[in-house]
Amino acid sequence: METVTDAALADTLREAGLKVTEPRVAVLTALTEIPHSDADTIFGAVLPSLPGTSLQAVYGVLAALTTAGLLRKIEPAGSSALYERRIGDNHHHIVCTECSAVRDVDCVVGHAPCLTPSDAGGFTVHTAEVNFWGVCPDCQNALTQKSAD
Amino acid sequence: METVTDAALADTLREAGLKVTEPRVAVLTALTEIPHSDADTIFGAVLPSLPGTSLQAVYGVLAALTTAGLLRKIEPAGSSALYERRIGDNHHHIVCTECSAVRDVDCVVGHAPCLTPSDAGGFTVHTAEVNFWGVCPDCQNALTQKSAD
DNA sequence: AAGTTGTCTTGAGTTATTCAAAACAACTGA
DNA sequence: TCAGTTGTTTTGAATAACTCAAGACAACTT
Repeated sequence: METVTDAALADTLREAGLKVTEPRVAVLTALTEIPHSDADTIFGAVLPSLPGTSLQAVYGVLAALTTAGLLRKIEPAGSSALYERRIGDNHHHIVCTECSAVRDVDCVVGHAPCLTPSDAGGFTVHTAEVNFWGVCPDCQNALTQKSAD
Repeated sequence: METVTDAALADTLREAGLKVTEPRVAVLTALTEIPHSDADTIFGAVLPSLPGTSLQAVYGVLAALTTAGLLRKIEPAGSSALYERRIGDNHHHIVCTECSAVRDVDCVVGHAPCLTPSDAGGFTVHTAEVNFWGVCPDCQNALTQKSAD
């Protein structure tokens, strides 16, 4: 079934007008399995199947796929750039302040007005980005444990 | 009047439980004049009055003041960290995608619900951060000019 | 099957930021 | 007012994430 997936990914690449190469398919596969990964993590995930690859190649692939609109790049404060395949639905993210884990948060519909600034100071607004910061379940447990000592 | 301001800043530092030093006053002064500045810009602004200072000192001061709650650190995607003195009012920012200029945007009141994620996936949410991306008036003019050629 | 175009590999370089140790200065109490 | 203590700054070096450039190579076109 890996072949099936690969073929689907190849189509995705072709549809975007990109050449289908092993590194690109491998990066897409890795990001399907582990979303919100940074370049180094993806490199690690890709290395076993592509022994000759380099971190720079991963950076290049990520840049190409992001430009083509196949990936979304997110850059939470304090983290390196993360990438995800989920695109086109303008969802948001919540980041754990303890362990930097990232989780998708569906866009709250019906509240679009709040994402229009009251006074944009003459700026033409293109996009609104919302990031939530909090503590993930695992870290909540860990913290509770610690305070119980 | 510089003295008056310096005295006020000194009080601000003391109230926060920090020692009053020239670098700290100078950094606060610089950030009063040029908000949304990065460490290097602040270093440049501070250097004339503090010839012996270093960029690392500025980093140290910024970290201390941020920890003490006297500064807010913002890290827009693609920029280095910026600092501002306006704190405690949870306002947002709009960043120009052309020139990276940053402008304050007052928090849109009366729409708090939209900043509560629909499903936080078990996360405890502390803060919601909103960033707007757009084109500043200057760059709008520049772009219009260019397209008119 | 060959050519062209775009991609990957290899290697080096840049920028923002952090770390560590010693020199130094600000507040405390005498 | 002065010495002591504690915290800050200076100096120097190191790190991490990312970018740039040139040649080797592979994917799609005809």
